[in-house]
Amino acid sequence: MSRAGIQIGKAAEQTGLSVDAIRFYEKQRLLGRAQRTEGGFRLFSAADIERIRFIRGAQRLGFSLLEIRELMVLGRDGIETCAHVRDLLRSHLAGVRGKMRELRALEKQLAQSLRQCERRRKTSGDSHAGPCPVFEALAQKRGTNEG
Amino acid sequence: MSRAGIQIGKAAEQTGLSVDAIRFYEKQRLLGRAQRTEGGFRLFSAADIERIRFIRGAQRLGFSLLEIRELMVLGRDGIETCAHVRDLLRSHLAGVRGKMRELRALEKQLAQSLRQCERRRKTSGDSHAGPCPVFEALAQKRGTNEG
DNA sequence: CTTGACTCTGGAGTTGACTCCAGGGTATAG
DNA sequence: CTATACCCTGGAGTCAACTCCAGAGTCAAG
Repeated sequence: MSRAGIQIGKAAEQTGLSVDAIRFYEKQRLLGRAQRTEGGFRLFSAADIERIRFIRGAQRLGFSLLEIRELMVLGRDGIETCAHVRDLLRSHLAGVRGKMRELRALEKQLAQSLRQCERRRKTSGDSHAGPCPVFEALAQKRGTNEG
Repeated sequence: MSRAGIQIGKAAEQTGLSVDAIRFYEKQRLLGRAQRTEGGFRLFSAADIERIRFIRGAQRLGFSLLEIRELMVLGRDGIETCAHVRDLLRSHLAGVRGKMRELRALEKQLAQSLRQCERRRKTSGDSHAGPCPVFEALAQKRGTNEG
């Protein structure tokens, strides 16, 4: 029964997930009921492992499990897939770009703050004459903020 | 009683949060108990609104409410502030940079996938000969994946 | 056949940042 | 004084993506 597949523990090891997470994916129908031994132990094939990695990959790409399931259903049907996937991709890409812009701005701010912090430390020993300059800056900063 | 401050509804309007969210911030001691009317209605000053916006801002900058509260406490005390803030900044900056790297990689992938999608559409009309290429690519893609 | 490591299921608990609700009070225009 | 819109509190519920658990069964080795 060795070549028929690996048990969930090994699968977890090979994918970097927890055993519970894999079971959870199955429960959420991201994986479909795995093959079983007579005793009811799950057996994962190489393809299953691939699928798990795919899920993991899509996840790091910022897709929610819901979206991923949608993707998989789409992929299986292969019918209107492209149009739908394209939409998903587009909106996702837009989201990612927005986030990157924000992060870039943030990075600038943080880096600048850090420089301030360090300059301040050098010029005044480490005892300082007022509130942290970083804090002040943050307090001013409000900018392009909308809900 | 008009110039003494605005009620929570207006405050919510002006900051883009919900009424409940503002009350929640107070409960979490991000805001400190607001002034009240005799009847117990909260009254927010311009400074309070600023503070709320500050919280919102810091949040979009990726700070958790916990961290934000920490920041505020630090800012108020102004004593060991700098050293502590510096640490916060450093680790935050590192985190931000990591996130940006991931997002850049992600953006590349998404953009490429989208191009594929569109090329495919042009060459084959919109009826296609197989599963979505994007889907295929995702399925291959596993790369630098570790938990 | 026993032992020990592993697995099963169903369900409860976790975390962060809220949202929603009931039951009741307040502010104010008419 | 009444109607209406708004606000109060405390606490329960929500969502995503898991984790943790008890009680029970399975598998491979010895």
